[in-house]
Amino acid sequence: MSTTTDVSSVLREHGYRLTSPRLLVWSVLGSSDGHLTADEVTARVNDVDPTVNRSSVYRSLMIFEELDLVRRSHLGIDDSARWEVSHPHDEFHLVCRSCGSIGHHAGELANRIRLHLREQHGFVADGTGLVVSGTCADCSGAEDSIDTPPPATDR
Amino acid sequence: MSTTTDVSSVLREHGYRLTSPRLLVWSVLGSSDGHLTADEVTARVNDVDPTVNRSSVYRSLMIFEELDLVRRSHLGIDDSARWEVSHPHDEFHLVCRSCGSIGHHAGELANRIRLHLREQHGFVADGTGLVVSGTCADCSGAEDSIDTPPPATDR
DNA sequence: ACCTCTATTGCAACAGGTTTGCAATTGCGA
DNA sequence: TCGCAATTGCAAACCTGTTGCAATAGAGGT
Repeated sequence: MSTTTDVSSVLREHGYRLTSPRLLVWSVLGSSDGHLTADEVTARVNDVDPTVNRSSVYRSLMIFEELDLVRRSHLGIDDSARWEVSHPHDEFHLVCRSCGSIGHHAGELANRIRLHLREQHGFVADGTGLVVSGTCADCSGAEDSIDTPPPATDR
Repeated sequence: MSTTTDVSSVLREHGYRLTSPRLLVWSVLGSSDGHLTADEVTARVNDVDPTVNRSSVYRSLMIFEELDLVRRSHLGIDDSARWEVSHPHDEFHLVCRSCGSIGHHAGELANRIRLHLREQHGFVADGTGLVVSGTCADCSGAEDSIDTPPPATDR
């Protein structure tokens, strides 16, 4: 990917050392589509180096978050946090309760919402702020054998 | 409140029994402003009947959720879920990361968002779907020198 | 290269929220 | 009123995330 952020520099600029667990965590996040749980990150890191401990992964993630290199989001799909490399766009997270897929939707609307909330309500939405959960196109169109008769009136 | 859903019938219609723990949980949720954690629900239930166990409260909540009588939301404010009686869904949850307050904001915009996501992206947002986290008016006004000068492309 | 100093790690124990197995209890239809 | 399956209380397990501590290893100075 084009995410060529130089972690090494950013870390050192802030007085942090460049260590192999941190590098691994960073590369895992960079080469995934984001939205990984800490456990998933740990698993992938461990594919490369099984000696890296969970707590180091957690600590790395927290540092990256502090440096705004990655973002944590609570998508409500389960009770765990998800991590992804920071990207600058205004966007929705579209979380499907049925299949668990997580979509991004960047667009003008997201911006309008932020504006509206800020101007009219003094509420400043943050980077991962726009989380919408529901049912994605695939799931609401297709199967859904969960004896849920086609909702007709949405939901 | 006017939430006069007849739990008793709904439960029985679905083959569930009407039990005192369930009734208590329901009445607690009905007489609160929503957004209670399971622990808060348990505490209030225990004010009336101290013998009701946490796990029964959890189980009740899960059944009510299944029957769409209550909604669970993970607002990311801490790692616990919040519960509230289901209500028609055109609203935002505005979660302040700074003070932890949870605001509702019902309005036309929320509806437009749902429409847009559905029509343009086939994504059906559900009842608790619109969660926006950020900084509320009180907090962004006061402390924190974030006085973000509206940078055209905000954030 | 080597030394030293301290940030960082691995480990293991902990913490809070939620779930679960099981025996005892209880709602409710017959 | 009786009987049985659904439900409860309890305690222990589980899961995500955090923390204290001794051992390890970056990185700047020599």
